[in-house]
Amino acid sequence: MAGHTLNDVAARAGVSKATASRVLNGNVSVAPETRDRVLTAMAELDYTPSASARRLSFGRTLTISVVTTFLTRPQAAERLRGVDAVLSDSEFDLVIYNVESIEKRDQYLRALAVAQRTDGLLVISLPLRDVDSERLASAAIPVVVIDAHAPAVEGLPHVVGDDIGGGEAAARHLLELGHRRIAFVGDEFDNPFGFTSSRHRYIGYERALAAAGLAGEPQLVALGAHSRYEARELAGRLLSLDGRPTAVFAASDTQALGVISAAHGAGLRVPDDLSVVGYDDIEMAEYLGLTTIRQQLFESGRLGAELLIREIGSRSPVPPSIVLPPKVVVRGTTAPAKGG
Amino acid sequence: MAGHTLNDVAARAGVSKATASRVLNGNVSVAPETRDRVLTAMAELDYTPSASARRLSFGRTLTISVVTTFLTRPQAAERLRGVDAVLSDSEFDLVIYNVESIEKRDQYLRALAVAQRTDGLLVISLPLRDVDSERLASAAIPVVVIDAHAPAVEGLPHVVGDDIGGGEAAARHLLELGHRRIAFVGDEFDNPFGFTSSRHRYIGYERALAAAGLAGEPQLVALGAHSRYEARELAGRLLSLDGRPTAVFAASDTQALGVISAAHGAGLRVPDDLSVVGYDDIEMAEYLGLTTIRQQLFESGRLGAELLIREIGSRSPVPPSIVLPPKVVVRGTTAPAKGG
DNA sequence: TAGCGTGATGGAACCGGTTCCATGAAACCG
DNA sequence: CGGTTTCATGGAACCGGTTCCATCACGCTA
Repeated sequence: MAGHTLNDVAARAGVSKATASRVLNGNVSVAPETRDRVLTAMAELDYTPSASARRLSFGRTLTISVVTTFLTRPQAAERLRGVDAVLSDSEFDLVIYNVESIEKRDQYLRALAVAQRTDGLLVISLPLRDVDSERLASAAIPVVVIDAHAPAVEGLPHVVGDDIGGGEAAARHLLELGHRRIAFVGDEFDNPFGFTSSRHRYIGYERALAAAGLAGEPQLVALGAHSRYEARELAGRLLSLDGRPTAVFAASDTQALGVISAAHGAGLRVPDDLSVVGYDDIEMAEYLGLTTIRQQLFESGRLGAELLIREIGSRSPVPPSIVLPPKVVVRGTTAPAKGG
Repeated sequence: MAGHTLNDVAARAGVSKATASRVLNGNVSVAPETRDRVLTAMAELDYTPSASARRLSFGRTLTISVVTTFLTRPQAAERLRGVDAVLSDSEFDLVIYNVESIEKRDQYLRALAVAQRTDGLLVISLPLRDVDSERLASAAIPVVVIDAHAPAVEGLPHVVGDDIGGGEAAARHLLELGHRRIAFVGDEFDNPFGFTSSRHRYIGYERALAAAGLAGEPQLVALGAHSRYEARELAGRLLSLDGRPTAVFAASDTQALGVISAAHGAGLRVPDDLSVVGYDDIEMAEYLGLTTIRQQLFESGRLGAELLIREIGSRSPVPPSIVLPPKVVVRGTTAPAKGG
């Protein structure tokens, strides 16, 4: 049985608990011969130190907590991989709090942002209200936010994808192909959780259009719930307009799929009759050959975790901000505008 | 600052630490008036108990660890959701150890299956060698295995999908549609990690064929690495056979996609000229209308976590075994055999 | 050779809770 | 009304480590 304590080890090796502890931690000086005796005793007893005891006297929890919705938003899993890649080589354990409702989010954020419980908090893909951000910014432990754009996130260390830049790049790609009537399909700007990515991608889209000297055409912008079916509906209406768009930028791949299916329903070929750009580069995008914007998901997790560990070491006076540029992945759903 | 301890609370409330602790835990009797004083003091000091201290004196870590590859095998994330659903309503925290290499797996399994560190261990979608299972079965803490079929898993509490039954159901579905030349595309039976699902699905497939009085035809069985591209290669060869199959059962949806793409490459229409059944029901399957076999992923996580908590309460003499029946999801890639 | 610095080690306090045991007061019994 | 049970509470030990401080032996230098 593994019920042995450091006391047992010390007794068996004929040394004091203090010395045994020194051997365990390996840093301070212990006579080589003594060290061997202790190590032997540990091996013989199949000793494992108690994590709880160590944490208590160490005064740190050696734990990093992640609050996320990694289950409902698949991208979060990839971000988590990046986090894990950093933590598995560190002394920290990774504790997960999954959030699938707004109440849970509030509950966790409140309970966790407290020393005694974890050494650092990583909030991934959860939109924060200003009050949340403020509370987190003044929390006893460092908090790093990954992929959330609430205004007040400025007060917290964060890693975000450049949604505006991404939207701009998507629209520019279409413009460069000669398209002039470019529609946008995205989420309702007000949504219960408060996700802002769709709005930001829209801003980028509009900016690129403006830079190309095109006035915004409100009838080319269709917003609705975040689902493929809803997007198909919306796109169906866009495609039956008089001056129908020759290209659509969808705020997510999921919605882009809906757009494509609306195009097929309307007898249009993609990309010949309609170009479509998505966002996210989900797994399906590669399979279907969807042109899309890829975020650096793994990187965001990795950088966020590194940032957090650094902040745990010593908190920076001004919260660092890392913005990851997204990348246009050109596949088969975009083509030059006809007769452009 | 949240640097207050139970001592501070006790002092402020004018009671002893013992009484304050009793209030904190709420179980034993404390005079209502005293309780109020203590609660007030806690609120005023914004007191949070130290998790480490509590764990130490409690003698339990209040932690459940999950070892999995949730990042490379997306299904694991859904299983994790089931686990989380149970744990978030319990006193346990969920600690994740992600495994992307065999060495890591061994390292974690060895380090974790030890009291001092966690109260229970959940191993998800990791094939175990017999030595591993044996070691885990005699570990100091309860271990529950989800989705792993190593023979010795019998010695451990486990939750598994019925891969044999699933394979059988898939083949039977095709048989009922009148198909007689049914091919199988799956993983090499020997693979580095030791996954056995493909082999079991094959066994079920063969069993259904035998029950229908069909002899196994070795040339209709194609095995290779687990990838869409490899599956396309393999299927390409199958489809150029003299007596080419009219249906293919693929051991995974990923491979089914490869099969479909081979069919298109060979100028065959699905399902008119070739029926295809996959396995897993990944997200893409619904979008593409793939007929497939769905495992109860969320359920497996939920049941596994419940089982583990029960085992932590008191270990059952004979390890419980839960087998979840998979379900045939009929969509658009299967059709009656022509002239069947 | 005396004086002092250095390195290895032990004793004890401490981290912040939980819980056993003892105490004293109040309530209940015959 | 005395004796006993019950209940609220405090004191102290304990969970299993870490670390400060003191001690002691040794070797170096003057």
